[in-house]
Amino acid sequence: MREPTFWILTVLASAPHHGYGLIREAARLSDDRVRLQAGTLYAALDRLGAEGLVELDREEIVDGRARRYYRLTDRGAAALDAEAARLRANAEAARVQLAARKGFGPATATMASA
Amino acid sequence: MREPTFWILTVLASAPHHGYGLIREAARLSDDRVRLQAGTLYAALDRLGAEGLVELDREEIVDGRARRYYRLTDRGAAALDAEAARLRANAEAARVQLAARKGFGPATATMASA
DNA sequence: CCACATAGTCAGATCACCTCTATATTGCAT
DNA sequence: ATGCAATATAGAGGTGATCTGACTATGTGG
Repeated sequence: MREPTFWILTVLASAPHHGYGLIREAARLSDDRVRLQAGTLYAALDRLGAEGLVELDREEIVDGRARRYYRLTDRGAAALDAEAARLRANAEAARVQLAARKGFGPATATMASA
Repeated sequence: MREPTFWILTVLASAPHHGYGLIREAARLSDDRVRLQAGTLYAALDRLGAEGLVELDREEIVDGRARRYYRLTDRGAAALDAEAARLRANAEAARVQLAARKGFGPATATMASA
């Protein structure tokens, strides 16, 4: 799963959102590091809908414009949970490998050869 | 950074490896979850070399065949470190959001699945 | 011959990015 | 009041980066 997709699921995990709100919420949750593009978002929502990870929650009409709210399905929540576990595992693997790198750390020159 | 790229840097973080050894080591480190494809690997090594994140360590001739060893540069280590931090942050954001989802449910609190 | 080890190439698929079209409201300048 | 930009909202289309799968090679060993 690529990052924009991950953030869409992450935002929807707590509550349904419509497209534009989703973009703003992703930026907020990520401390402005993530800027979802509209093209990315709607294509991803279509794809995730086809995969059964998100679904249409409801439609509202605000100021004469439709707002289409999407929600995370149970399968979507499970997929996000699995993805988060994978991210943790990957980050941990990188940490261990970087710790084994020579030239790092204090004067303890014990180079562990795996 | 996509996952295959991440694993190439992660494997190289502890010690130089040649292409084929890198494929096996990525599989081992990831508990066989990651299977680097040759096409992915060599294209990524070229790209990472051009970006200055990995470089040629040495060449060995074993059984009449060349082994080309690659190593992680300091910039590569920094990039991997930053990437790992991002993975941790993303995983944490997903965890918090998923907890909020469950928290809005019934009063009978169920433990999160691992 | 087939499998393993090893390095590499190439076409095709996926998915994100950027840019564009649309529509409605609001605010500001002319 | 008219027009123009900005904000809010949904979506399409082309381009580009990067991964995947299938392939070419070559040498050793069963």
